[in-house]
Parts: sequence; C-alpha cells; structure tokens
Amino acid sequence: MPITLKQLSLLAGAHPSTVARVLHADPRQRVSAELRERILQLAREHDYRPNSVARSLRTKRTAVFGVLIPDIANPFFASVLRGMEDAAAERNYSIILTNTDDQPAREAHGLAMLRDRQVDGLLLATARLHDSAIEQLAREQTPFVMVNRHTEPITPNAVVPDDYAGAVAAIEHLLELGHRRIAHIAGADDASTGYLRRQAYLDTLRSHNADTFDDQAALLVRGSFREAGGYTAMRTLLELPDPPTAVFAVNDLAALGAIHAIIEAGLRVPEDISVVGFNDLFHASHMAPNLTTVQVPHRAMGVRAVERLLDMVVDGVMPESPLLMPVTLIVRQSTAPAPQRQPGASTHRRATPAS
Amino acid sequence: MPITLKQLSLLAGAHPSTVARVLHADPRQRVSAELRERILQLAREHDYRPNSVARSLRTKRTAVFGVLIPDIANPFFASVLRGMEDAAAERNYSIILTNTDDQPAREAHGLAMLRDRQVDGLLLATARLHDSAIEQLAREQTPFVMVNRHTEPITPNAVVPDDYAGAVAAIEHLLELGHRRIAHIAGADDASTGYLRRQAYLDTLRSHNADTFDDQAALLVRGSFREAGGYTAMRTLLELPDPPTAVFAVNDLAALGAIHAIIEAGLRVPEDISVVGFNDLFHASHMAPNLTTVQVPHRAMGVRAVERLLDMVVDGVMPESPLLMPVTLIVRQSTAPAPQRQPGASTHRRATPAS
DNA sequence: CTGAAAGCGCTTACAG
DNA sequence: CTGAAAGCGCTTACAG
Repeated sequence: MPITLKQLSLLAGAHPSTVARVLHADPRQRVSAELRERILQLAREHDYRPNSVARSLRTKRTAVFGVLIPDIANPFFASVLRGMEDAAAERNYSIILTNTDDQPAREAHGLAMLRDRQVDGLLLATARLHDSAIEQLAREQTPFVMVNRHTEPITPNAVVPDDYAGAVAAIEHLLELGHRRIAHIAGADDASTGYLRRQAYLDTLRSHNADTFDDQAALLVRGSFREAGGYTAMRTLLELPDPPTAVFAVNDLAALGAIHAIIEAGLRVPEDISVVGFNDLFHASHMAPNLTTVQVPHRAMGVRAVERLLDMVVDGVMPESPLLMPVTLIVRQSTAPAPQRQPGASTHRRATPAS
Repeated sequence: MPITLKQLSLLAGAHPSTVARVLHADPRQRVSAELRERILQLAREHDYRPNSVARSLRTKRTAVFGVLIPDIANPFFASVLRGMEDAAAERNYSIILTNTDDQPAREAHGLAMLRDRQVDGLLLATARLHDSAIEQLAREQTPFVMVNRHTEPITPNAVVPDDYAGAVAAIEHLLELGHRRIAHIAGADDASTGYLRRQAYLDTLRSHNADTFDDQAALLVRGSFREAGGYTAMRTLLELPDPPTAVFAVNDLAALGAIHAIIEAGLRVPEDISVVGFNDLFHASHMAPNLTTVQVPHRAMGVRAVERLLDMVVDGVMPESPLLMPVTLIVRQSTAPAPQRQPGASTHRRATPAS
C-alpha cells in the first residue's frame, strides 16, 4: 500500500494542505525552508506518489486521451498509435485504446466507455464522411481530433494524409510509364481516404484525356481496405475483355491482394501489370515484388494529432485549419513501362518461364 | 456536462443512496417498484452514466490494466495487444499502453505512471530473465502477468510461446532436409525467447551429432530481434570459410535481415541457403520468398494473458502453472534440401541468372 | 423500504 | 507562513 498525503502529513507534523503545497512546488507557497525540507525528505523516504484517481476527481482532469482505432493489428494504425503514445508520454498523458473494427456499435460502446472514464480528449481514426457519432461530439464540445480520416466537410481538428495529392502522384507516375488502361481498386467511399483517392483517380484521368474519358467506363472497382477486397477486385478486373495494364490500389493491403490475384492468374508484376499502393506499410519494402506506393508519415501523423489535442485541451488553442500531412510517391519494383499490347494477343497468357 | 447521481436524486425526489441502489440493481435492494421505475426512467432520459473516476476512488478498483510493450509498431506486439484489448473489453476493462523500447529507464517510468493511475494489474511483454523491476512487483504483490517473455525461473503468471519446442521443430526440419551446417542468429540472451531458442538449437544439434558436436564451434552468431541484427549477423556468417547452408533466425524480422544479406551477396534463398524464422508475422506469408517459420498464436497469447490477470484480480484465482502456448512449424518457400556442395566450389558464387 | 453519513485521496479558495 | 474546511462523485455500512 503506497503512502497517502494524509499519512505523510502526520509523519511531518504538518497539515495536509501544507504538504500538498510543498509537493506541488506552488509558486505562491511561502513555507519555511526547514519545514519544506522535512516534508520533501519524508516524501522521498516513503516514495510518496499522488493518487491520480483522487487528483482527477478533484481537478476534473485525467491526463488520459481515448483512442478509437479500427484495428491495432493493422500495422498502419500500430505506427500511428506509436506516434500518439510517444507524444502523449512526453506531456505525461496516457492513452486508452479501443478497437472498433469499423463497426458503429463498437464505436458507440467505446466512446461511452471513454467518456465514463472522463478522458480529457479523443483521438479518432474511425471517422466516416457523414458520422453522426462525431457530429454529436462536436455539438457537445468534447475535445477531439480526427486522424487519417475526416468528416465532410473537413474541419480544423483533422490530421490526415494528403490523399488527393498522393493519388494524383500515383496516377501520373503510371501515365508517365505509358499506361493508358489504369484501374483503381477503391476503398469504402464513406471514408475520406477511399473517397479522395478515388476522386483523384477520376479527375487525373479525365484531365489527361478530356475528350474520350468516361467516368462510367473507368476501370473502377469497389474493393476494400483489406487484402481480401483487393484480391476479389483484381479478379474482376482480370476477367474484363481488355484488362488494365496498371492498377492503383487504395492502400497497400489491397495492393497485396491484387498482386496475389495477378500472380495466381499466371501474370507477372510489373511486366504484365503494374501495381501502386498507398501508405508504405512496414513491410511494403519486403513484399514480392517490392511495392511502389505513396508513403504516408504514419508515426508523425499520430504525433501531430496528439500535439493538436494537447494544444486544445491543455492550452486552449484551437487549430485554425486542418493538417494535411505531406505524402511521397516511392517508386520500387511493382511498376514498369506499359507492355506493348499486340492486337489479338491473349490477355490471359501464362507467364513465359524465364529459363 | 453529464448529470451526476446527486442531480438525479434531486429530480427523483429520493436520496442519492437510494438512486445508487436502484442503478446497481443491488440484489438486496428492496425499493418500491414505483420509485424504482421513476428513477430508472429519469436515468434513461438524462442518460445518466456513473463517473468512473469517482467510483474508482471509492471502490479502489479502476477496471484498467497497464500494458508494457517494447514497441507497438512491431506487428508481433500489435497482434498481442489486439488480443489483450478484446479480452479486456469483454469484461469492461480498459488498457493503457506504454512503449518501452526495451529501455529500463522507460520501463521504470511507465511502471510508476501506471501505478499512480491505480491500475488493477499489469501485463508485461518486457521481462528479462533477471529483472529487478519485476522482482520488485512480485514482492509488492502487485498482480501482473508476463507475456511472451518470462523471468528465470519461469513462474505461474507467465503466458509465453513454447519457444523451446518451436526451435527444436525448426532445427529438425532443417536436419531432415539434409542440412548439416546450420547456423543460428540469436536474439538477446537476457530474454527468455532469445535464450530458449538458442538452447534448443544447441541441444538439438548436439543430440543429433553427439560425437562431433562442439558448442564452441557452433555456427552461433549474436544478432538481435530486429532486422538490422539479422542482416549484420548474416554477413558475418557469409564471410566464414565454410558458410552455413541453413539459418535459423530468432524471429521473422531477423530472418528478413538475413535474407537481405544473402540476396545482396548474390546467393539465393532457398537454393543456396535455407532460412527459418519465428513468430509468423502478419507479413511472413507475403515476403520474398514466403518465409518458413514457427507460428506463434500472438493474438491468443494476449487473450489468455488478460484472462489470467482477470482471474487473479477479479476472481482471486492464482494460476497454478505457466501457460506455454503451442507453436506450429509452417513450411513455406524459404527452406529446401541442402545443396550438394562440390569440394572446392566457391561459396560466394553469383546466382546464375535463370534465363 | 429508505435516509443520513462517512469517506476514498486529493486540491484549493478562504482565513488568520 | 500555515491551518481548517469544503468538495470532486461516487459506494456502502449503519440505522431505523
């Protein structure tokens, strides 16, 4: 059992309030040097540590932030969380984690639990473009920051990748390689990431080929943010009479699934089909082949989100505008010049064994 | 501002203690049906939710577990944490996360912070074989469970992979493939994982070749649990006059680094050198080549650890013996029969281009 | 069946 | 310079 303030004050022969003042190094304190020394000495001897729960009840501050994340086992979110925890620890804040699996019921449950625990603010990596739970938080003036995804229209308390610019860079890279049949494996379009990357895809292709481009005919397939979605979407694309020579996947996991489908169909990446991902997951550089992708500064995004939340909660400073984290196209081995299509050549040709 | 119990009791025209009893569905409660209904109704209307901080101060229970993890950005620990959070949420417990980067100072700081927050128990993924911080916790009777690593000798509050059996399976697999020069890239030997996997390596080779085996001459190199360590260790091995034909790495990250070094040297995996990892990381199956590895049930390990801690803290049930999670050798593409060594053939030969 | 009170361990405005 | 008191929002043993 750790020692309490009261016990300490008994030992020191001083009133608890005096002890508290000394321990807080209250600037207005004017305690005699001798008494202060005695108190400090005893606190050290008995390793006195204030009970945060009691302090929180009194001060109405917990120094805890609640985090809602779809799935911490997804390495992207793990990096973001690492950044959050580092930035929080720096200011003696702690992080309580809740996984939601993108299920509104789990989100609601997590939010309620976090509020019951009186967290000082929330970090949400779960925003949908129209998100009633988040609108509710805004109405209640609960301090929160959105990370990675934002609601529509974007608000100053958002810290997100520059999805649009990243997707434009990816598509332009493919165009420069000579690709003309460029597909997009889209994510959920109720998430800003999925929506913006898809929009950038459509806009870039349209502006590049204003005369003939037709949104309806675009090689746009709904996938998901996960591997299985990328796999299924790619199979759909491969069955087209005239399949794409390049694919921009909404993220690295979907790209991974797409590559599986391509290889399974006996085609090669990048010789037959180029693939670009998004995020630059921990292992994007270890995949077969190494993935060309749009790098998002995951960890820094977590850091910045917490810094903004601390500004709001501790310093009362509201952000003026959303923070778009800069992204970078990293060209690796999964993209190559468009193959020369021989008219009439089978698009389902087997990869010729190299030997 | 959420409503408090006191405000609610005013509205109900009943005493706070009565309201509390109704809300807790106290079995011994014998409140008139009418009053109970009125209170319940008002609580619903005003969305009354008890303040956990106040409750915790009173009950001396926070329903929070503290977690010490080396690095949540490591996908292995991310999976473990996911399991922990799932199992905790099931019982309305929350998780506060602290990253330590395996630095004792950060561990001490994290532990102090978690204790100040009055967590009900600790989940430690940071144990060293001789760990004074953990010995201290044991002395103080703080409830805690060790995950993935344990102190020496192993105690009942440990939930760890069956490291020894997994490593034996890996080595036997290589022996069956005809390998005789089998190296080990070891991890830190002050961690049970590193220590046991190394011991299993030595024991298995020794028993397989009792006459000629010499511990001192074993192809044992100190690496680390991270990629860079595997890379450096492999380079050392490749410079030997008679390099190994197979390598058992202490974990998948080290295996990844080793594969880099092998490929960089112009050799092939598995044709020239077989590689086995440990853990089966999320991306072990996506690496080039797909990694043969010992699968550890990461998520389940987190779940079981929390269940044990809940048993201890909530139900007062102490575990009788440590829990060794079963592991499985997964044979993929990074292992193959030992190459036929031609006497005098250069071991640093370039891979012959396949075409 | 319900009320009144104590108290968890702090912090802080109020006195003197 | 330091003490005495109130109170954060609960829970629970004690009365009646």
